[in-house]
Amino acid sequence: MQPIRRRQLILATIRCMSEYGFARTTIARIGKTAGVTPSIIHHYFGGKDDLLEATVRFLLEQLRQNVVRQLTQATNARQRVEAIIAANFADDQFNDETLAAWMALWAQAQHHHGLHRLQQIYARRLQSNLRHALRQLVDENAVQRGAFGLAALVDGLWLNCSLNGEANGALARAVALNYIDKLLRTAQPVPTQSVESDHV
Amino acid sequence: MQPIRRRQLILATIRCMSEYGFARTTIARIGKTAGVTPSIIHHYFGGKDDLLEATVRFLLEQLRQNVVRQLTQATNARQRVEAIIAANFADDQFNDETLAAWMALWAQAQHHHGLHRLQQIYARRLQSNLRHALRQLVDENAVQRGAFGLAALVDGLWLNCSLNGEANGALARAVALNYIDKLLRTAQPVPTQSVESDHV
Amino acid sequence: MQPIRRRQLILATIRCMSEYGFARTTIARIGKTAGVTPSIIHHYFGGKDDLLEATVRFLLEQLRQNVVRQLTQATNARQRVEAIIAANFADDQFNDETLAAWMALWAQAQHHHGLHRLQQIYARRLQSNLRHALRQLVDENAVQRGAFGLAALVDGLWLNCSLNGEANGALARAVALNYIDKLLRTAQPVPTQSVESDHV
Amino acid sequence: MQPIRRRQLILATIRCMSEYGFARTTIARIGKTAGVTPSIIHHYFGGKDDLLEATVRFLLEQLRQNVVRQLTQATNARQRVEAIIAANFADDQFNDETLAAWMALWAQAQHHHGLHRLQQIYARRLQSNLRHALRQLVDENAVQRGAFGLAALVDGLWLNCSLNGEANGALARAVALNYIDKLLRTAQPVPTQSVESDHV
DNA sequence: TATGAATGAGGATTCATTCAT
DNA sequence: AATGAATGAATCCTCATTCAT
Repeated sequence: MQPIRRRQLILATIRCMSEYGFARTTIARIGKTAGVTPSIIHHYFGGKDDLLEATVRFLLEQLRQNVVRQLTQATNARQRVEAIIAANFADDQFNDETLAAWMALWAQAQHHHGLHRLQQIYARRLQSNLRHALRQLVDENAVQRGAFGLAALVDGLWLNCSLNGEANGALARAVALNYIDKLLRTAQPVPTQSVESDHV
Repeated sequence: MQPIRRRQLILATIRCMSEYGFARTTIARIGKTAGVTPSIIHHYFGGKDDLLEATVRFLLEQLRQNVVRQLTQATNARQRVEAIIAANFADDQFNDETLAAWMALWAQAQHHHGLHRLQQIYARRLQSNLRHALRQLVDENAVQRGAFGLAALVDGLWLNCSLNGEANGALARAVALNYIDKLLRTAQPVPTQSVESDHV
Repeated sequence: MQPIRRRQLILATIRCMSEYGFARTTIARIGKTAGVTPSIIHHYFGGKDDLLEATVRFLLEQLRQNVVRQLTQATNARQRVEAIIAANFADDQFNDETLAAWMALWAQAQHHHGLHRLQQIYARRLQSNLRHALRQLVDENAVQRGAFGLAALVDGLWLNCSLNGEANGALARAVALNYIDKLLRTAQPVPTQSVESDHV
Repeated sequence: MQPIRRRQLILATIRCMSEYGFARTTIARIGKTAGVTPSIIHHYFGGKDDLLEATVRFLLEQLRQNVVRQLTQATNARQRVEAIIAANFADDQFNDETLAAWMALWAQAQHHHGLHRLQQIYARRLQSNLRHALRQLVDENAVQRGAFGLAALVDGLWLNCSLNGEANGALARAVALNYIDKLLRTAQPVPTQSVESDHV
C-alpha cells in the first residue's frame, strides 16, 4: 500500500501546487485532492516538509530519466547537447501542471532547507551535463559561458511558459536548439580530443 | 505622511519577501520590519493584497524607469535592443534582495488575481519593446523568435541568479549581450525601413 | 502469550512514564518501547486507560509484596513499623525509573477514575499498616498523628527523590527510621495489651 | 490591560490544572475558564509553555511572600524554623485548588525544561532557608539531615493532602511543628554563636 | 494618525481507536 | 496473535482583519 499511497499523494501535491500555489497548498487540500484523510499524509510521510521533498525528488527523477533516455539515443557530441536540452522540454514533463508546480516549489526553495538542497543538486547536474557535452565542441571559455547561458535559457523558458500559463514545448525546443546552433556556429571548434563517456 | 509610510511599507515588504519568502511574509513581520504596528498597513493599504500589488507596481515602475533612461541614451537600433536588456540587469535593481522578492511574488502571480495582471503587463511590455527594437534589425520571423528567446533568457538569468542567491549583474549582462550578438550576426538583416519612435 | 505480552507492555509503560511523563506517554510510544505494534495494546488491554490501571496495579503489587516480605522478618512491634517503612524504600522499587513513573501516574490520579481508586487503596493500606504497628507502641493519640506523619514523610521522600531525579534509598531510609526513632522516644509507651496479627 | 489579562489567565490556568490535570489542561479550556478567546493567550504569553512558567512563577512568588511575611514576625531561631514551615501551610495557599495545581505542574516538571528550572529554584530556596534557620539550633550534622527531612515532610504533606483531595492546613501544620519539636528536643544544641540575618 | 485589544478561521500535527486481513 | 491502514477528534499555533480609543 505504501508505494501506492506515496505516489498518489505526490501527484496530488503537484496538482495542488499547480492549482493553488505554494502558500495555499495545505495538507488538507492535498488530502482532499488525493481523496484521503489529511492524517494519512503524516502516516506515509513524516510531515508536510517530507512530502514536499519527496515531490521534488519525484519530479527531479522524472527529469533525470528523460535526460538519460535522450542521451542514450545521441550519437555525437552535438546531439548530446541537444538531447540534454530536449529532455527538459519533453512533453510528458513540460505541461502546464508540472510547470506550475515547479514554479511554486522552486520559488520556495530559497526559504526551505530541504528544497534548497534539491534545487542545488538539479542546478549542478544540469551544469555538469552541459559542460561535459560542450567540452567536446567548443573551447573551454565558450564551455563555461555556453553552459551558463544555456542553463539560464532553459530555466527562462520554463519560467516564461509557466508565467504565461501555457507550456509550448515545441516553441521552447525550437528556441533552445536555435541558441545551441548559434552557439556552435560562432564558437571556436575544439581541437581534436578523446571522447569521454557521458555522465548523468 | 501617506507617501512616506507607503514607501516605507513597500520596502519592508520587499525585504520580508526576500528574507522569508511569500508564504511566511506576514503583515506582522512587515510591520515589525518597517518598525510600525501591523494595523498601520490596513490604514494605508486596504489589506495585504493591496500592499502586495503596490509592491509589485513599485518594482515594475523602477524597472520601467531604468528602461526609459537607458533607451534615451541609445543612438541606433542595436543599442536600443541592448539598452532594454541592460536595463533589466542594472545594479540598482539587480541585487539579491530585489531578486528574491521578485521570485517570491512572481511565483505567486499565477494564483493571485492582482499580481497576475501586473505580471502580464510586464511580459507584454518587454515583448513589445524587444520586438519594436528588433524589427529594425532582422526579418519578421527572427523578430518573433528573437524577442521570445531574449525575454526567456532575461527571465532565466533572473531566475538563475535568484536561485543561486547571487546576483551577478556583469555576468548576466555579458551572457545576454552575447546572445544579442549571435542573434544579429546569424539573422538576416532587415531591408531598409522607416524608424518608428520607441514606446515604453 | 498473554501474560508475557501484558508484562512486557506494563514495563514499557513504566519506562515511558519515566522518560516522557504522563502527557507524552502515548500508545505509539509504549508500543515502540515494547517493540510491538500499538494495536497490540488494544488487543491485550481494552485501551489506554486499562493499561494504565494495570500498570499501577503492577506497581502496587510489587510494593505490597515488599511489605509482606519485610514484615515476616520482623520479630517485634518496632521492627514491624520499621519494616513497613523500609519496604517503601527497597532498592528494587526505589529507583529512578519507578519513582518517575509513580510521580507521573499519581499526579494524574486525581483526574482519572481508575487510578484514583487505586491510589486510595494504597493510601488506606499504608495507613492501616502503620496504625496497626504503632498501636502496640504508643497511645492512640500518637498512633493517629504518627501514622499520618510517617505516611506523609514516606510520600515526601518519594516526591523529593523523584523531583531531584535521584533515588537515594539509603538516605531516605535513614531519614524515615530517624523519624520513627524520634516518634517512639518522645511518645508515651502504650499500656500492656494483646498483640494482634498483622494484616496487609 | 496586559497585567489584568495575564493575572486572569494565570488564575484560569491554576483552576484548570486543578480541575483537569496537566494533560487535559488545554489552551482552549484555559481560555474558556478565563472567559476569553484562546488566541488571547498567545497574545499575552508567547505560547502555552510561557503561560505555564508564568503560572508556576506566580505560585512560587506567593509562597515566597508568605515565607517573608512569617519570618519577619519571628523573634528567635526556633520561631524562624517554624515560620518557614508555617508559611508553606498558610491557608491562602494551602487550599484544594492550589494544591492540585502544584501537583499537576510539579509532576510535569521532570519533563519540561522551564518548569524543571523553577522547581529546582524552589527546592534550593527551601533547603537554604531551613539550613540557615536550623544552623543556630543544632549541630551541623543535624542541620543537614533535619533540613532534608523537614523539606521531605513538607512536600509529603502537600502531596498527601493533594492526593486525598483535602487540604487540611491545621493538621499539616501540627504534624510539621511536631516534627520540628522532636528534632530540636533530640538533637544536640549548637554551641553559642552569633546570629545572622535571615535571608529569603 | 496610530495603537493595541480581540477574534475567528485555518493550518500542521498528534493520538487513541477501529477494522480488515 | 498480530499488523498496518485509516480515521476523526483534538491541540497548539499563526494570521489577517476589525474595532475602540
